[in-house]
Amino acid sequence: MTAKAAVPELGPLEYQLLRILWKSAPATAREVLEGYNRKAPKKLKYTTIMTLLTRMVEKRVLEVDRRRQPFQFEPRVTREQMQRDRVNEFVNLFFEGRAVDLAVRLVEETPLSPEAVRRLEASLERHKTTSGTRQKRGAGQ
Amino acid sequence: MTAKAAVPELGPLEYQLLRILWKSAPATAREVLEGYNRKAPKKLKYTTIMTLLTRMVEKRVLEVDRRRQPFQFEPRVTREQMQRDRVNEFVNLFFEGRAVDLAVRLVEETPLSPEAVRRLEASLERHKTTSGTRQKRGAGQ
DNA sequence: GACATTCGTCTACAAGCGTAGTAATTTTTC
DNA sequence: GAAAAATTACTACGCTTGTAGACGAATGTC
Repeated sequence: MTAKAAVPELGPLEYQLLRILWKSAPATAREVLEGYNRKAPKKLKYTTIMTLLTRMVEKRVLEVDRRRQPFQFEPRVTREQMQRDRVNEFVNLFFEGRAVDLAVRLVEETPLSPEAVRRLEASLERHKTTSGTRQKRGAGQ
Repeated sequence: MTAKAAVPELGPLEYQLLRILWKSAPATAREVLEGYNRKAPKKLKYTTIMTLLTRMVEKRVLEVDRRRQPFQFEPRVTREQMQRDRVNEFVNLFFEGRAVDLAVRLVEETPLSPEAVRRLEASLERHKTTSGTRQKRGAGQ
């Protein structure tokens, strides 16, 4: 079990593009560009996106199908993998590795709808009945 | 209410140094260096730290007292401000702004001690009885 | 007070990222 | 099939970050 090659860190813009790709399965550079420009205030040029996408392919975070014209790009990492890795880093960097501290802060500092509160409670319930079986290594604070 | 000049984004190493400074109030470059090298695998040189600290002063994230020899460095932002800003960005970037999603994930994917679970539950309780009074702007999802 | 050590400033440089222009290639459209 | 449009490849450049050397200024030590 060797934590299969953690997802590399990317630049903010690269994450944006990944987001777009997670949403629209395989997409062309043009589609990604449009997806991006539709929302973002700062419009980018086609070639900018191409450059980014190409680099991301080199980093093996995307996959490209060159047989098809225009090329189709597609993520090679799932949103979940990415989230897992980033959340870990984040908790380590800003909360000394104490995930609860972050969780508490989320509850206290962000506007949670009642619905959201219920979801979290349910999740906590589930955790309590399941835990003990799945403790990982590392100081569970 | 103009969100008082959000804390700028820093590089990973810069965050590390901030962490050290949050812990040991005003400290000299040497102290920061030692604090860093004591833990980190990759040892750094004195001048590297000085460069970083100086840049952080320029970014106004640190303050330096030059009257005292060796100079004393000190954060100008609190851990809490920093965390707030970073958590927001993070939630936006990886969870489409849905803080609950991150919270749920924390509960489900990290090893929480029973103590931690209690803390979270307490926090949720507090939230439920307090909420309504303190809703912030922004889509409370 | 001469020598050693520590500190601070300045300069440098490679890698990564955002940004895009230009040139070459491919596809589309008359 | 020639001209126009879209796509892809290659190159470049400025900024930031991590990394540190050189060198002069301040301080500490006999």
